[in-house]
This record gives sequence, C-alpha cells and structure tokens, in this order.
Amino acid sequence: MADYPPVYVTVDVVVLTIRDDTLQALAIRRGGPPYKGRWALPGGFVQQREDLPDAARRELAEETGIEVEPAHLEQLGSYGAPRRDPRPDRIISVAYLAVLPDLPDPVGGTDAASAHWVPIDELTARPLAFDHAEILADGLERARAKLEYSPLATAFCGDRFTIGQLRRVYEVVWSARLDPSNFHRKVTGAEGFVVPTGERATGGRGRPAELYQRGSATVLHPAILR
Amino acid sequence: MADYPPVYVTVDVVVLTIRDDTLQALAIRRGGPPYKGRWALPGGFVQQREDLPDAARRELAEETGIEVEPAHLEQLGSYGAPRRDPRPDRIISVAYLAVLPDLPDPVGGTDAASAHWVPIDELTARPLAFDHAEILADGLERARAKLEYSPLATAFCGDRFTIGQLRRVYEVVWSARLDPSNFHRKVTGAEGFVVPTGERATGGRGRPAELYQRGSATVLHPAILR
DNA sequence: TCAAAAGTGTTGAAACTACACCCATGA
DNA sequence: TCATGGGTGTAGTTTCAACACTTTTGA
Repeated sequence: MADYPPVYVTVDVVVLTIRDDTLQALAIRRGGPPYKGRWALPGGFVQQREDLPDAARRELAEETGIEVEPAHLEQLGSYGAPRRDPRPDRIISVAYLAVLPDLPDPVGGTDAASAHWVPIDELTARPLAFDHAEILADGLERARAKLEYSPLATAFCGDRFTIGQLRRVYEVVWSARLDPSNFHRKVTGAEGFVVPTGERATGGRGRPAELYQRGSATVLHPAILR
Repeated sequence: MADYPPVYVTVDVVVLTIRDDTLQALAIRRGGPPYKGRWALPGGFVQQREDLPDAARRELAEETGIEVEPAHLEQLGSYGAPRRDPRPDRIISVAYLAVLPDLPDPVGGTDAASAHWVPIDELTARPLAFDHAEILADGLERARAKLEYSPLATAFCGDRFTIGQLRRVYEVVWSARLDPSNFHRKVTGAEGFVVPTGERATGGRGRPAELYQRGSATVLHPAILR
C-alpha cells in the first residue's frame, strides 16, 4: 500500500435555498491563501473514520452554524484534476448538494468563519476559489434537472406549504414563469408528490390556499416538465 | 496539511457491453486477499499526477487488454464508507461507467490478469468483492435511466448500426420488448439522435435496413420512454 | 368594490399505443 | 412461395398548453 501515493480528500457542499424570491447559495470568504479574499464553497477535510455524507453534514454545521439536517443531501461527484489545488499535495474533493428551506435566522450567528447567503447570479458572476465555479454549476444543473422528475422542490419548502409556494420554487430555480392553473393540476396529479393536510394558509392576499406536505414518492409520474 | 489523514484513492469501472444478445460486464477474478477468488470490478490506484478519467481509461487498458477508447465514459460517484475495504488504510473509490460496442476479440489476450465478460444476471447473483455489488447496481441503474433521455444506446453499437440493432440494445438493457414500428418512429423523430448514412445493411434476413450513425444530440427530445 | 391569488373547465394540439399493412430480401 | 425483419399509415387514447372563468379573501 505504501507503494501508492496518498492523497487528501475534502468535501465541498453546494448549499441552496430560496431567500427573497431568489435562489441563493452558501459561500465563505477565504481568509488566507490560496485564493485569499475569494468566495469558496463550504467544505473541509474528511476525517479518518468518517463517512462521506457525515463529513458533508459536519462541515455544513461547523462552518456555517446551520444546525438543521438538510432536507436533501446527495453526492454530486468527485473533482480530482491534478492541479485543482495549487498546493503541492494531491487534493481530491467529493462534492455534495444540499437543499434547505428558507431559514428564519441568518447564518454565521455562531463563531462560524464568514458564511453568507449569496444570490446565485452574484456568485456565478465572479471568480470562485479552486474549481468551485464548476462544482457550483454542476450543482445548479443537478438541482434544475431533479425538479423535473423528483420531489426535490419540497426540500426548499418548510414541512407545510401551498402549491403557490411550490410553484415559486420552480419559477425561481428555473428562471421561468409557469402557468398557475396547469401547475396546480400537474402537482396534485403526480402520484405521491404532495398530500393535502386539510388546513388552509392564512394571511395572504386572495383566496386561502390548501396546505400540503411532502408525499412518499421518490420519482414523479408524470414528470413536471420545464 | 500533515494534520489531516491521508487516504488512498482508487478508480473502479463498470464496463458494459452487449454480447450474444445479453448485457455483460467486465469482471476480474481476484487472485489474492482480500476477497480472494471473488469477482471484482476492474480498477486500481490513482497515480500521483493523473486525472481521474485518465485513471479509469488506464485501468481499463491495463487490466483488460482493451485498447479502444470507450464510446462512453462518465463518473458514477465516489464510495467512501469507512470499512468498505477491510485493510487498515482508508480507501475511497471513484467509480466510472464505461460503455463499449461488442468487441470482435475476446478480452484477456494480453497478459491481463483474468478479465472476463460476465452476463449481468450471473454477476448480480453472486457476492462481489468490496462494495462492488452496490457500484455495479448503481452503474446499471444509471445506464438504464440514461437510455431514456440521452443517446447512450449508440455507445453499445459500432459507428454504423440499424434501427433494429439499436432497438435490441434497449430491449436487452431494459429487459423489455418494444414495438418495432413505434420504436423506429420515435428514434428517427428525436432531433439529432441518429442520422441516416444512405447505405443499407446486407446479409440479414428480411428487407435490408438503412444504416445510421450517431447524431449530435446530447439529450433526446422527445425522450424514449420505458 | 376591486385586486389578487386559488382552483376548475374547456378546447385544440401533440404524442403515444396498438395494430393493420406493404416492402424487400434469403431460404 | 414463404418466413422474416424493415418501415409506413391510421385510428383511438392520453397528455399538455393556453386561457376563460369561478371562488374567496384583504384592502
């Protein structure tokens, strides 16, 4: 085994949420070299006996002060180009995609370094550290694709939501307008996507909407097409 | 950096092809511990300055004697459960999916260890080394899903193929019968999936079929549904 | 009373399924 | 001539987009 080169393995996490009707991602301002001052994805080294998803959850909690279990966490893939980190050691990163509902409290209340929610448009407009721009782009593409055929959109909502709130998730993530009436029919018609609670939302403008919960489906039939 | 635990990184490759109207995968009989005598996926350690897809291609060539560039090569994901390898070191594997056309020459003609094409049903019926059964299952699921919305099926064919040959790829991978006439219309109607060459296949039974090449599409509109 | 959001009805277009039917070859 | 696989036509069904319309609230 000593014949083979050891490498260092990190996890990096694309953490998405919707705030102020905008798709945002968690980013950390790097305080030291390399790439000092640039935005980076939250992440860090995997510990010796730690499973990869656990490492992603730990980094999310440690670096950002977020205590909640993400509503969705999946592996994006591994990034291992030989010079992706300018330091001499070989560092391979396993990237994860996490999706959270809009959190009432802002991030960074603890001694978390300097994690911030940043609108996606701002984040993709400037150069990120390492290959994090590529990882972020892959995470966005994965999220956009999964809205079609999986119930991922519910991970952006709290445990109770209206069909209108769910539609706004699709509209924000896809940057598209959707017909409210057809969307309603598709979502309530997709087996196991959402289940009505019998309660109604209060306080909004217009007719109060039925409140729904996530259903048990893992794939949507039929899909919600873009 | 020395504060963090180094790990060893391998690549393992799920290599699929169709031989004798059967979906088959490349497997290697392990000659030493751990898991001596069991089937395993081809793979090995990543070298110090080697990109991950290059490592997958190198292992494919070295361990199996296959010299051709696979028609399709994509990353499946990383497998890093702490005890997935019984040896004391932490070993994380990056898995790839490769798809090849039916090769005229059998594998192992060189001094390749002992790589064999094994029908999927045989391979999934017995215990594999490490977590390779899980990796194989994930690779199969990925391939089955990608037939629907990507031109992956053409990677199982040579550079010229008939619609009937392409249909047999779908039927074998999905273990399903498809209506020949409707399949023909769907495939030729999907923008950029296949382009006619003007030539015709010879030697088969029945009316000679038009020969096609892969088109330029990367996603299929509309999809070929299961 | 009006604006706004929820939700239902309806209609024409598109896609899919099933299957009848013709075509062109080898045996 | 017959069996076999290639390919087109067509009719009925399902799905989907567009949009008119009703419902129910807050201002």
